[in-house]
Amino acid sequence: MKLSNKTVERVCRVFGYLKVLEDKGIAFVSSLDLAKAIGATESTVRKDISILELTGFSRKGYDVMLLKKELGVKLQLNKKRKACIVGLGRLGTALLDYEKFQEDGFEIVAGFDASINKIERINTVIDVFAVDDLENVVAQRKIELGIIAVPAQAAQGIAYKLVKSGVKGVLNFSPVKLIVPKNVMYLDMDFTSALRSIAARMAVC
Amino acid sequence: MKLSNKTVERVCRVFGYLKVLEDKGIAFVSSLDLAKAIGATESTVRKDISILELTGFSRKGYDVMLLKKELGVKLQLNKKRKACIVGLGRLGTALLDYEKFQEDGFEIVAGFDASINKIERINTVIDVFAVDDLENVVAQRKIELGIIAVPAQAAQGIAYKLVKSGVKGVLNFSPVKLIVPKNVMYLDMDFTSALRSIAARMAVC
DNA sequence: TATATTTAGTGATTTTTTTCACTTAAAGCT
DNA sequence: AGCTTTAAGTGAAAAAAATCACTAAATATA
Repeated sequence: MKLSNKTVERVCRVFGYLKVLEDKGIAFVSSLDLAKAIGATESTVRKDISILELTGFSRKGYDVMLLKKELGVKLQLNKKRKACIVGLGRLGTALLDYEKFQEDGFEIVAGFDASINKIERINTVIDVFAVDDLENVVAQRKIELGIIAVPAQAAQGIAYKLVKSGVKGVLNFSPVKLIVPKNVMYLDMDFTSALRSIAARMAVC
Repeated sequence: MKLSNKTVERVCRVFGYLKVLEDKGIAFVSSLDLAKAIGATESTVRKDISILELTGFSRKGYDVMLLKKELGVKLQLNKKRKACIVGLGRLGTALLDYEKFQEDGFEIVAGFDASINKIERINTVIDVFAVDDLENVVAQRKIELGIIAVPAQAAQGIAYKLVKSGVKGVLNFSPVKLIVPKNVMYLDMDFTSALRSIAARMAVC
């Protein structure tokens, strides 16, 4: 079972949509419906699911609850994951209390910032620390995921500290590409770059 | 000159890195340096640049200022673009004042929210409006880009209004895939899905 | 029960994207 | 000037991803 990143991303989206369907009480869903919901084609969805060695039912589609459960098992999407946010600027603090993360099994168990003043002013239920404590806290609390929301010039240093302290996944909101070991999963979320590529496509298309 | 989205995304990243280099006063950069900075290989970078019909210099690399200028022209990255943010929750308000956008030629000229109370409480220099005014304001101010930061169930409706009012690009932070006309450029920034795929890859790899 | 219909499953094919490997140009060095 | 080195440019090859087109299974229908 060799999963490409693209397949992983798509089935994660499928998983999210299955949650919605489950809440609505819908029992079966076709590959076409899934495809529309995640912005793919039906054959791609079917192939993705078959790569994961999961199956549906002829003439009925996929059993929503079953597929969700099976995807959850295969990709461990039901496992609770401890995460932390580094950089408590506007974005960082917004993320601290982003309820969707918690709903989704991501437990934000710590926030870090370089400025002590800022830490004192932040109003949240989540424990916040000075960045100097990062390595200790991440190691002690066995935090698996780091969310980087610091300015560009600080990002690589934070990534390094996170990895050193045992983090196995990094979500990077800073606009620079970070270097992390190959066994650490890494994804960029660069707003500026995103807007820029939309604008570029507006210009070109 | 047929540009794939991937090429556009990469050259946008290159553009960002060129800005950094220019600020540092670096005159030339090699494809290898660019590649490292954006997380690609040197041959990919060279191909991307050549697809844009731009060139460098043998044994010297690319002229930082020149390439930045040329990319700016080709992709109209220097053009000021008016944008608005719809949904002024924590994320939306964080985005409202995200200085990086302004630096990058994106002018956030309006914010919208469904809740009148929230609008009154928001502390920003940017004009904020009720969502009912969206179509008028977007059309009047000739806003080209819409940034959607509303809850999932409201997102498609907002996308529709934005497009109807003349927006030509949409950046979507909600966790659902939106349907927009093909001539409208569209990009998803779904945090939950992103975290989920990192977690999934942690499980699988 | 036979037939039609719907939808998943999948090998083959096509398309897209990336990488390789070689050529060429320019600069530096002896 | 001639040789060496460095880095871009590029057609060809390889790899990856997506799509197609068909098969098979299950249900509904006549």
